[in-house]
Amino acid sequence: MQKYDPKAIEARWQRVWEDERAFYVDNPAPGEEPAGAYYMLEMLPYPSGNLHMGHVLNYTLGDVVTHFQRRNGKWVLRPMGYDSFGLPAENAAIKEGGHPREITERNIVSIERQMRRLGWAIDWDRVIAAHDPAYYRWTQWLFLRFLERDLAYRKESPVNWCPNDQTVLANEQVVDGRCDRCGAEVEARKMEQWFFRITAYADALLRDHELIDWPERTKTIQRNWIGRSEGAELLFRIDDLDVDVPVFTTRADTVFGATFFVLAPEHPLVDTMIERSPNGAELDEYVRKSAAKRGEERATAEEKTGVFTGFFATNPATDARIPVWVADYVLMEYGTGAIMAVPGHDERDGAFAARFELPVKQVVDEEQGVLVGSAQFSGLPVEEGLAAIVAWLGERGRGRPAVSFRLRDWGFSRQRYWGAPIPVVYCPDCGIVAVPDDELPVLLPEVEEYRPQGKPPLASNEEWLRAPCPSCGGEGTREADTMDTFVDSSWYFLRYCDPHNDEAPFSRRLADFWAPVDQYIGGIDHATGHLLYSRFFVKVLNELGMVGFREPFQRLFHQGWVRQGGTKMSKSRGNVTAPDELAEMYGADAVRLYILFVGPADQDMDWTEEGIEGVGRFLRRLWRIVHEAAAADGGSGDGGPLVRKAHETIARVSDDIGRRFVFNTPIAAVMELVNELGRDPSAPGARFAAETAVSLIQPYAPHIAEELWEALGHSRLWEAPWPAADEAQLRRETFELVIQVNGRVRDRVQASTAETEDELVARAKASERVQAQLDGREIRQAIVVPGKLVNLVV
RNA sequence: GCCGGGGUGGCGAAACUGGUCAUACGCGCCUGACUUAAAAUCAGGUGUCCCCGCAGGGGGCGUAAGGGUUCGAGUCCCUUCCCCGGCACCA
Repeated sequence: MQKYDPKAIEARWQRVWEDERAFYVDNPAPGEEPAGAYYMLEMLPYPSGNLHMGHVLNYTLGDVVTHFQRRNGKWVLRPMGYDSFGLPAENAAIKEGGHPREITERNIVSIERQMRRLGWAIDWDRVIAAHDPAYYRWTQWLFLRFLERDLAYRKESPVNWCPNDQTVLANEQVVDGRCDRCGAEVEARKMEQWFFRITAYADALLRDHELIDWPERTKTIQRNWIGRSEGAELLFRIDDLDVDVPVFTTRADTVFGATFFVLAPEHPLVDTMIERSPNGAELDEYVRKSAAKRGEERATAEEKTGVFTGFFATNPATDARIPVWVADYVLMEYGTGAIMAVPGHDERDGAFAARFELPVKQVVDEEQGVLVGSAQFSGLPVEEGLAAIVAWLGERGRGRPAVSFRLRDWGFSRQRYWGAPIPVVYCPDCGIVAVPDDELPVLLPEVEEYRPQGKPPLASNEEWLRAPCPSCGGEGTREADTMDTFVDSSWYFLRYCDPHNDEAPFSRRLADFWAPVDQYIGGIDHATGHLLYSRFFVKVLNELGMVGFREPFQRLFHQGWVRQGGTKMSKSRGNVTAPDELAEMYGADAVRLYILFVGPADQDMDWTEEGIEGVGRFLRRLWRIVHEAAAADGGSGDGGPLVRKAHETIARVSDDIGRRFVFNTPIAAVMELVNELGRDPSAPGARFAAETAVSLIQPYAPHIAEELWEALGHSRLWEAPWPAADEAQLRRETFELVIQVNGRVRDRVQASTAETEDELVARAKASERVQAQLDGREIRQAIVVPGKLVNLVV
């Protein structure tokens, strides 16, 4: 027996797999699509540095599933790619001082080397990278389809501006008022931006949750983010301005209690009011001050602030003239940017009324749950009253049922260099003109300075910027903003299905064959970003007839965070442990095994190298014991304890991976089997037990498994069918009967599975130890759990 | 504040649908074997308190705290405490 030398055998098998193209999968020919396609996918990495243990967890998980499904007869697609555009890669380049393309491509080479070192079963023929013109050509092409359908549009809007990264951020990229990437405080600015009309799909995004098998908490996060509220839109008239101002409310039942009216400082009417109001100057100052405040500051302000505008609105229910205020507790982003204030029944309005001594009117008897002081509606239960009031206001043309969402349209233009150019030309005569499909890709131009300077870097290349209008041929200007990299990652899973297609982003046949993704694995931090955007994209592609499904990811699993010293592991924090170094020290198999053995995969963990020695020890033991069992060959051992243990282990491991989707306990189960085998490697059934252990550990530790499989006289374990537990071998003739008295275990005896309940009870009563416990007391009841226990109640 | 998830040995964690003295598997630690020695390896031990002089065995208490349901609760219900995550002036 040779010494276990992980480095040598890992290199050997990685070469064999590559030579034999073991994990490459061909696309089926038209009409020959087989059943049993399985699409396994993990979120693709940003090539912003090297891999860390979080990646190792993510991709090893996917690898175990890949091997398991392959060996269960599935035709498994398991591709890999790089989210190589965008801020993470660009910031890495800025830090290292090179061109983003050079740095990114260097990182990709390094990451691929690390991935290969860990032995992941990846189809390397399907690799894609967002920054590859052959890829972003189709990102641009898809953008044009959205543009045609008016699902991409441009408008001036207040945006989140990161003063450090010098770019606009999506709402999803602002966390607690700070830039998700660099932590700088985000400012509010008004700019022309590109948006995707994801709000048009808000209902579909909610409804189709029922089509997918996702963690409930992820769906909840998305549901909260979309924030659907049912209510009504009511019109309040401001006579002096001759306008009807709509408000959204979920509490139309309280309209009789609306004693004042509030506009957000950003509300379009406020400008007019500043001009015409006697206290316009004060109003103006207030608006300016709130604009300077960050959202967070506004939200946490202890006291409500506001200014009376001098105008009055008419309550459509009472016809009362109520004062119009401007206050920053009303948000322009939600509803209509204006509210009817009901201080009697809304905490915030109440606080505002108290501060500025505004009238308060009770219109709901909270105890009885009925309306009061609401004219003909008084006495009605709240729900009934609400419906009646909306109907009544509807008849008078002052209201209608309405639904409001928290979700905003997705702003995807970025004033940055490292992204896909947005393929449009601005023409003085024709306006926004799409670059024709056959002129794609609009290549990312070279620029003198790609670092952000406050204006889009692309605009500095004037030669590139000037372009003829595709429509009239006149002089036009290219769009200098680039796309958010979340656009790239909203459809990459479809490109993997057909990665070399140069006539379309992908063929519908191949997309429908492989997708939707059967099992997706990635961080929950993408719940309101990537995971929402991809769903939106697929819904649009479905309507365009490009795919036959409405959801991209059928099953979703979130791996936990790998932390170090309590902080999230990431390149930017510099607290990384290089996986390839660990693989050099302990072997890739040990690293893979350890990251999954250390705890449940969906649970956060604090990274520690303590314990990796333990799985190293296990692998060396496995090596020795399997060799001993192979040499000794103790016979079949059918029906014996070792063979039964092996079958039990098969059943446990298969159920854990296949049904429960847990990955730490199967390792423990195989360890148990090896421990039992190790007690006597020449015992009857030892060979079968050894083969079983090797076969079951293969998804986790594929290199050593192949080597040992050979030592056992076989070849190509990666292609061998997954073992099946034999029911006959699992069946027991005897079992250990647990005897309890009043629920406490007092004895155990061997009993036959054939015995009747009465016989088992008789056995229990016969036990000496039970007799001692009973001490002459009378047995009132006997509970029998067949095959397990008898409980005597005295 | 609201909505999730969780609290089990010195540590990472098992116990999947209430049913094998809870703590599998691994780490750490202790003892022994091998060795000149160490490492490695192998064998054994390792919740806690108490009792029987020892060997060996017996018993009580133990899954954040308290209560409940049940023949039987880590698992179900109620109350409280603590930790983690998401949302939060959303009208």
